[in-house]
Amino acid sequence: MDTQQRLIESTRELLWERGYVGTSPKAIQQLAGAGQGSMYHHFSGKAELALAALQQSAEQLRSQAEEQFGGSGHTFKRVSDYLLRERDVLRGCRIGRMAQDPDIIASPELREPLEHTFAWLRQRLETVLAEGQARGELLAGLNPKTTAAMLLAVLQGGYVLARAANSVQPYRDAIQGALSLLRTHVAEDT
Amino acid sequence: MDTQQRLIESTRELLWERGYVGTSPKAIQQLAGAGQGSMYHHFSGKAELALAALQQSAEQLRSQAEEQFGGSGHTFKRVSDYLLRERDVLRGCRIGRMAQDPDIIASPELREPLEHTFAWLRQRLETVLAEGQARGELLAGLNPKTTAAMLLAVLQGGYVLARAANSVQPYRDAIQGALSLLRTHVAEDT
DNA sequence: GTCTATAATCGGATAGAC
DNA sequence: GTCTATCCGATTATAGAC
Repeated sequence: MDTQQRLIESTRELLWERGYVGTSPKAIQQLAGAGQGSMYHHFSGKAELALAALQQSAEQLRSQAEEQFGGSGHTFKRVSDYLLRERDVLRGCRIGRMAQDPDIIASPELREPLEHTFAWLRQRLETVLAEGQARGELLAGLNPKTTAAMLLAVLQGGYVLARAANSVQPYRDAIQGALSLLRTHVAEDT
Repeated sequence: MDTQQRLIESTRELLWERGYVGTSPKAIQQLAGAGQGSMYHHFSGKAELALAALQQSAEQLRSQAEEQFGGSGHTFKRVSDYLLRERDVLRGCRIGRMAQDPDIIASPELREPLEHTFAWLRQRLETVLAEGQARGELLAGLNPKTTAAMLLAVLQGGYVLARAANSVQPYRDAIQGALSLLRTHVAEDT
């Protein structure tokens, strides 16, 4: 991995761990094993580095989600596979985490990857649910759009509850609660 | 309001807006209109101020929640009143927000108000749901504990989605999605 | 491309006068 | 109780040598 990519990787880790406000250029350089001059040669500063890091994290998140959404099983299984996928719960979401950072939210450029990522996820999940209804796998009473928004919120909120409790239990309970309710809308359920 | 309380109020606002890492003693002093000496007379430093601020915010949050939970209407109404209560969505939750702050989570003392608040909320909501089942207002198939965890997660996650989108819409959709699903478990529903 | 030097400002506090 | 002075390291760069 070249210096430029190492700087981006270091930024990705530090943004995840410490947030934008809590991440200094110096810390990024040290983690990447690069000097000041090197960093400022490749990037104009902290903001440009963060943008590159967020774009890579967003792309990673989308491609991971597509692994479950694009599956071929029953709609309920595709959704529950996504919700139950192994995650580093106590570390939280690399993208959702940034929503609390005032400097990220205040900058249209830095907020864009967040907005785009969640809009894509919601739309993708909505499509999965709507296709499930069209195939007769899910009851028609379900609203695909609000259900998709709810499921994403349960994930993001689950991270918050888990970190507050320093335990994955509240996260698991929240996912379980959502899946139990969704389960009652599966068609031809005995 | 005396100087000590003004310092706590200022800390509460800045923690909400900027988080712990992003809040400096100097900023607290300026917002409170107090000098350095004054602040360090009343508090040992930033951590002690933050603890006092978090404790007051936690108490406020619990008392506000109790306004809906302690209501006398139908269980579904009490729950939906809580979820639909007017909130400063784009600012987020004063307590949940801190779960992303590494220095808060790393400190058992500072994390305690978060853990306690969400544990109380979950338990309180669980009790409301269980009582609703006992009264025959909610179907027995609902698991009060995981449902309570899910509803709290939807709220906290809704804040995250709203800030990422710079719009309350995803928050509203998520709440709506959760309430629609819960609605199907109300007893004697025509 | 990478290095070192320099710099203005901030962060988080201590000390002692009033 | 509050004020001012002082401190030392961190932050976020810029400049110029190599």
